[in-house]
Amino acid sequence: MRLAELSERSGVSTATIKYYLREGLLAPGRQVNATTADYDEEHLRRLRLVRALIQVGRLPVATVREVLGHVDDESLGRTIRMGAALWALPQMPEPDTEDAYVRAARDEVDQLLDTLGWSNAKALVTISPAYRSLVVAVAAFRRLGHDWGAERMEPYARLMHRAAVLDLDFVETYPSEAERVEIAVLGAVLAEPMLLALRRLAQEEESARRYGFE
Amino acid sequence: MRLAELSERSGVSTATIKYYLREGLLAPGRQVNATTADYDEEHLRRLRLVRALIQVGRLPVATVREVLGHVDDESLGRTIRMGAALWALPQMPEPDTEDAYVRAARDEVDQLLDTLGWSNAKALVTISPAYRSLVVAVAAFRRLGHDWGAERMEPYARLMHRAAVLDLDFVETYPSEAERVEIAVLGAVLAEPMLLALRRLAQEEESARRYGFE
DNA sequence: GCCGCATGGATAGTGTCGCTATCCGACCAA
DNA sequence: TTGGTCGGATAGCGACACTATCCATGCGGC
Repeated sequence: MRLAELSERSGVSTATIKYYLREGLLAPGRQVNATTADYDEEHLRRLRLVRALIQVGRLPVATVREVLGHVDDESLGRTIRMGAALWALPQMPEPDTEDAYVRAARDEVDQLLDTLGWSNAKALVTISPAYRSLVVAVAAFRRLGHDWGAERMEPYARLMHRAAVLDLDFVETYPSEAERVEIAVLGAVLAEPMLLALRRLAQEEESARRYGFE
Repeated sequence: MRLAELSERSGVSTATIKYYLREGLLAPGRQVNATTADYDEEHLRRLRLVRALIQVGRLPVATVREVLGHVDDESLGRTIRMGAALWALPQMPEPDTEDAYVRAARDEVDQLLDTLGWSNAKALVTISPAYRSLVVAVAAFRRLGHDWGAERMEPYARLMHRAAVLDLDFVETYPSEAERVEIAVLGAVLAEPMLLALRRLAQEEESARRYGFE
């Protein structure tokens, strides 16, 4: 498959494919001669993955490179490899630890983890980007005068835990390690807009049930 | 309160506040004389809201202006006003209706809504941005060869419906219409990173339970 | 009153990001 | 031979969220 055909079949312009090659998101094709390179189905598949991560998942190009680097790194063990890939995903900026709202938010989150009995998550507190994001979001609420305390978060946390169980069950249906890592990343990145869209749809449905269309 | 004090108390630089004033995200202060304007607590509150939407919610400046415009528009009725504010939130690009994957995704989503009995949501299908986002995400999965059909989405949809019930219950605890609209927007924008962070934490917890830290 | 610095408004510039347009020499098919 | 296509390199573009500079004003201290 030549560059033009790769472009045709993926719906991505040749200029953009060249850009991805330059950025290292896509392995170079097999060089046939000075003006021809040959691409295969694996290139097409990878290109579609890159597009999905960038366009649907809204990941920055540099992040995609990093995430895929971990996905491809067969020298790592399962947990490390998956963790590395997921933790490379975009993060909230580091919260200001001096900020009183941030400290209060951290306390709330810690209390939530205790209430839920998520002892494993507590052990990851210092390094998990998800913990940090949660703190930033709770701090933002508090700064605006709204009280998203541990007791308000708890029912949401239980719902998301059930979602996580569904996620992991699904990942386990894939036999190979490489597929599992990839599907975990896809689940993290592509399933997020899906979940949020489902929530909005559910809000619209529930709102119409309660108040009609007025 | 002068501009410098507003800057100090909000942690936002004066240059950035001036930028927001120019962009219409913040009402001008009361002009005292040619070189002094006076801002009050309401300005501070609005500024914090703007910052939260931009930094935590990652909304573009233009979108924040549009959303706040609807929030402030007291001429609209409850449902319209809230809907207008929520539908101004960032959307997926319009999916290509010619694309076979998109058509298949649309069928799956329609089937899901039937299965769930979300008849109200079905009535909004042609106009709801959430529906569109869902179709785009499902189409992206299909394009990568993964089958996120209606039956796989259903348990997630039921979880998100329960989240939506919690959301609306919470909104109802606010007495005034203006507060309700604002909290609905905050719930949509700020609670999203929170929910996603809870899901990632839950995945980490569940993963550690199943596989340990290896 | 007068000097000097802070203030607020206007305008132009900056850095990043994700492409996109152009150019060029090599090649291949007619 | 000639015209079109190919892949690689480089420079440019448009959007975005600020940010730096300039300037006339005016207030505060002496």
